[in-house]
Amino acid sequence: MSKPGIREIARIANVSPGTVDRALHGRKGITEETRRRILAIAGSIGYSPDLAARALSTRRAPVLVGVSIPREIRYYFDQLLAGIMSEAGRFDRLGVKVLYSPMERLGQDDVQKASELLSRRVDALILTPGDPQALTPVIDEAESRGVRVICVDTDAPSSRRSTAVCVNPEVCGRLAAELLASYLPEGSGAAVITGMLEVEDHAKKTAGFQAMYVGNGGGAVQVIEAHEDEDEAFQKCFALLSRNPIAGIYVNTVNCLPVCRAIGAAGLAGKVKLITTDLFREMAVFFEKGVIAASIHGRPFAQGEIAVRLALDHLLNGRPLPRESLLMPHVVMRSNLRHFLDAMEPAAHRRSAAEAFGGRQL
Amino acid sequence: MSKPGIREIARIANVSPGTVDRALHGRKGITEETRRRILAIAGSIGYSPDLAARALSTRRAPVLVGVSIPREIRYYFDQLLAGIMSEAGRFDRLGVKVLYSPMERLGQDDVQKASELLSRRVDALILTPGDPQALTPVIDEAESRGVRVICVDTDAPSSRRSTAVCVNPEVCGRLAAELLASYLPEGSGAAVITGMLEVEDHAKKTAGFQAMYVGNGGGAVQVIEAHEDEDEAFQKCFALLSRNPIAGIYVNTVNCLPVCRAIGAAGLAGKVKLITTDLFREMAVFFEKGVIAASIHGRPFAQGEIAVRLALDHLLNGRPLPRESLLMPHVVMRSNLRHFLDAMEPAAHRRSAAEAFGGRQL
DNA sequence: CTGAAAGCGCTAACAA
DNA sequence: TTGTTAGCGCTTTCAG
Repeated sequence: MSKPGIREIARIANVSPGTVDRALHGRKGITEETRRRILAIAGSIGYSPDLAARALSTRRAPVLVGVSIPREIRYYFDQLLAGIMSEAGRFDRLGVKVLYSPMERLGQDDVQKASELLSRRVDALILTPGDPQALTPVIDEAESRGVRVICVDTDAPSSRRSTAVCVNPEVCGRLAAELLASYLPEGSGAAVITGMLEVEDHAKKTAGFQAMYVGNGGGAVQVIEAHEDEDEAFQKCFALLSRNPIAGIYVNTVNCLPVCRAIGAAGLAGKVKLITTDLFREMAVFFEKGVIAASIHGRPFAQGEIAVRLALDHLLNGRPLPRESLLMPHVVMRSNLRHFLDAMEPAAHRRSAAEAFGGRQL
Repeated sequence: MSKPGIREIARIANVSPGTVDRALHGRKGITEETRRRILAIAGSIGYSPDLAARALSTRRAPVLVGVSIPREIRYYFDQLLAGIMSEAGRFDRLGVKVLYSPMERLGQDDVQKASELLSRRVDALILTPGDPQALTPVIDEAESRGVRVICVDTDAPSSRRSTAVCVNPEVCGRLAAELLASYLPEGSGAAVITGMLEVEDHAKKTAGFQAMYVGNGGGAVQVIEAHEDEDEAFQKCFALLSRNPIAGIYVNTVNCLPVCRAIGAAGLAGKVKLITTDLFREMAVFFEKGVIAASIHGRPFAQGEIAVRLALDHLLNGRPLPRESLLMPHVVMRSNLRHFLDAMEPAAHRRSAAEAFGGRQL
């Protein structure tokens, strides 16, 4: 009682396998009527093609997934890449190959890298549009050639990209606000330190924070743009703390270390509550000191997995792509810090690939 | 310039494809010398097998994954099942089939259901051992027949099950404690309402809570076993609140509604901070009223996905199974409540399967 | 418009 | 010990 194949359909329809193939694939050279008949039979017996056989027969080039993401910041994009590779690796039996063409840092060379991958005839393109404006023509060009573009980590919403996989920025901001409010007396003043409000992600996180913070009985919220610059963040933060009665700070971006230092320099460690974003090793000590109360973690590994998963579900199984896929951030606190740090250990430190895999399951 | 195959090696070595096959797979019936020669050639030309062709040739029977999980509590196990089906569905083109044989509720009939699936010759068995003692012989029997057993949601640690996929219970307890402490003045008394301390999951969550709560400056912690009974939980909780200065409660199990009611009945809504476990629709109103401050969510959908993923990675790709896979719980607060509720909508309410899929990505 | 037949690269059963 | 051969399920070319 094996899975029905194309021959079985042919037998029932009393036609040849070739005709069934034509019907199934909408090829020309077949009557509309026989096509319908064959499709009906195929549907009714629950036919589904054997992909291995198809791959063998068409000796079709392997499914190529182009990946163009930054190399820096390592701790973050390493995890994104690991998620991509982990998921892609599950399908290498099916001929799925990844072409990895990283750029040095976000927004740098991305047009060139994407075009290059495109010319290498990839079937799907996973990328982090650091400069959405510049990249939009390339994305649109790719889509018009039938190459599905999946934005990951950051979106290019006005392009024709098929889908985007990001952490839900509004929820990040709201969670930060709700957590912060839980630490502070009602009406406490707070500050958001962000990168640039022109960046959609930064703006949404900030807006989410503001909405939730005041809604939760918090006081005034000051917003500071630090442009991802360490010195600027330190200066502005230190100045802020010496002028204003700030009880809590939410750092929107990865640029939290200077803020930690500024809090320390102002002698407010543990006094001012700090909520940060993502996680890297240097932050651990500030958790232990009680400077960082919690961090809203963007789950880059999961983002990578999901991006590949969506691409392959579409390419291999014909599933439609959602417009976007927003994932829930994790909350990192002292309780679970160790687990997040462990999960970003390089795989080499683990006893086996399986363990590396298992260990990633956050 | 196509990829060299087994015939190419045969041509170079001046032997037949059959011999190359024997050499490559360490089969018997070949001289050690010719084997070495062939392996050398294979290595030097960078041979790698065409897996599609191999799969086609070896025509394995469909991969059967047996699933035996409870039907009740619906909200929870529906999501677990949805995760299982979603992940399995991605592989049905590869001949993966799920045999679903649910029991009415946890620990009921599980031996019978598991044995039944075993006799249906499944390749892997995913189950929730509600009664680990009773199930251990069946699990061991399965494993000795080469059927990989994957415990999900709850473990049978003294059996020979291949792996277990659970939420990390200790982290659940610790997170609850840390969150609770953030709401309360130092030294506040707290209570844990659990099911039965003989259940490993309940014990570990309780222990995690206690360790973290006192470590975080909390006061005394009272532990109450409510045996998953609504009335018992209400009575005990109400009595507790009237006798003791309790500032926060952590409910370890799904049995939180009577606790919410008891808090209300004691006139302490919003005054006593409550941390719960998981999420179902009836809880939403208590979030909105401020009775529930947060809930530690066990991510049943993700657990189901991961269980299937591990099984198939092992079965199809030969990846080793980790001893266990503990996942990080999510923290549900007012900030993100809506997203969790949306994700548990039945798929029928959504516009398309893709959206249902995308929407699950928490 | 439809049928027949030749592979795709590999495995496995049977011959030599 | 080694060679030969017949498929696995599908696509594709060439006849009819």
